[in-house]
Amino acid sequence: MGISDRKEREKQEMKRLIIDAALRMFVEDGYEKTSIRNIADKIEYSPGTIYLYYKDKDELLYAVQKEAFSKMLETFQAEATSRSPWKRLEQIAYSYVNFGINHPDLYDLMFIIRAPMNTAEKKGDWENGDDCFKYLTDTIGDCMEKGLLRYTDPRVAALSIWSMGHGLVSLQVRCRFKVMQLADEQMSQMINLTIREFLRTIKA
Amino acid sequence: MGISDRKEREKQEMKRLIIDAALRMFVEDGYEKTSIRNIADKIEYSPGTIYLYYKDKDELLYAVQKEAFSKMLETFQAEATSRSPWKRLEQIAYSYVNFGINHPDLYDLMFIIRAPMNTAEKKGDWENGDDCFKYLTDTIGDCMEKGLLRYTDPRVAALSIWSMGHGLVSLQVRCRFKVMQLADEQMSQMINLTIREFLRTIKA
DNA sequence: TGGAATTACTGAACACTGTTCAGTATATTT
DNA sequence: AAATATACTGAACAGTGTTCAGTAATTCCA
Repeated sequence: MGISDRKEREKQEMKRLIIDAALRMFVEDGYEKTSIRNIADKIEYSPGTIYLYYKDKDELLYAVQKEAFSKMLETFQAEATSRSPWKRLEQIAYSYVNFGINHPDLYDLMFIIRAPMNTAEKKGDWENGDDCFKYLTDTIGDCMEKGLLRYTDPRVAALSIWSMGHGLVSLQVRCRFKVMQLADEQMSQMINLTIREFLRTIKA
Repeated sequence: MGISDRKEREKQEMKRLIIDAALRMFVEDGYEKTSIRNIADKIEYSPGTIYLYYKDKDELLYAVQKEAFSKMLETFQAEATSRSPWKRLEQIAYSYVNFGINHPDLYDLMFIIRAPMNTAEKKGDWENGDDCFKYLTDTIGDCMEKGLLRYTDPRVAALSIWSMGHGLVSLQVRCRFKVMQLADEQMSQMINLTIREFLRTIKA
């Protein structure tokens, strides 16, 4: 049946149109200014139409989050390619933190905002972050196989490295490092220094 | 002048009434459900009245944030009292993470939500977190004086410890550890294990 | 090919949000 | 007692996510 195939294809294209518009608006105008109405305006449809393709805003955000994660994975695949597991781990660390600081609104969607996780909760599992997490855990696995890390449990290693990276990014993008009273430039340097120092301490 | 004194006192009492109501609603009903109208309802005033005491919602949240930080400081002063600098640092670490996980909505206001920082931005500085941060940095200073930490720069030490703690709490309260596919109980254990392991690695 | 059935979309409406402000009621001053 | 100053109200405005009766276009079937 060719017609229902086309219908299905058009439906997927419409979903694409919506999430592409949403993603662009997040990056260009910020998360806060991106409302259902604004997205609808941008793609020249009525607000109601969006609800024919996504059950609610949470579900739309879940789809955009997925998109953001695939962008992060691309970044990892471009910037963390060393054949040495340890160097690759270092590359991931810097890549992660830079991604967060350079794309604060995508980072919000991926790791800070509640909304998309409501959909994950309903679905029963959250798969959007799987590939990026695997990129990290695989590298950690490689490091530990060769005895390059001072951890005994790979899950503790993953939790530590991720939490350190996320802590640095999220406190920075949410302005909490203001308490340290450093100039912007100094603060950036300090963050990089902290990553370097952390990597040094976990190295076997 | 007795009357203007009383007026001033009444004004402060009204501000108290508002932030106390707001703080209670954050804890009891959650941040999301706490609107200006709901706060006004709770204290039995009209919504407009709140704007006679706080310029906008950001300013009100700034005041509530201050309150939350003083609650955290009280927790530190109750739970991190060891005379040994190293043990005190350990106590602060666990105290911080437990506070965040037990009071997620206050933690939001203190370290995650943007709104209160808009007021800090306008004021030019953010003082709400000063006392808690000082509690940490003083203890770090004590540790380093006695050569108990593997850090050379106390600012890097503070940044590292805080970021690790914040990373653990915020990824947990925002459900991102779902990617690890562990049961709730296991996840909590893993977080505690990670703190222990981190403290072990930074100890001289 | 023409009429019926299905599908896609609209936009007004609902209940909510933060915020403003003319109007009122109370308290203070003269 | 009258004039002034203060405190408060609540309707109104522009925005939000979401729903749904109504319309327009498309597809199906006789």
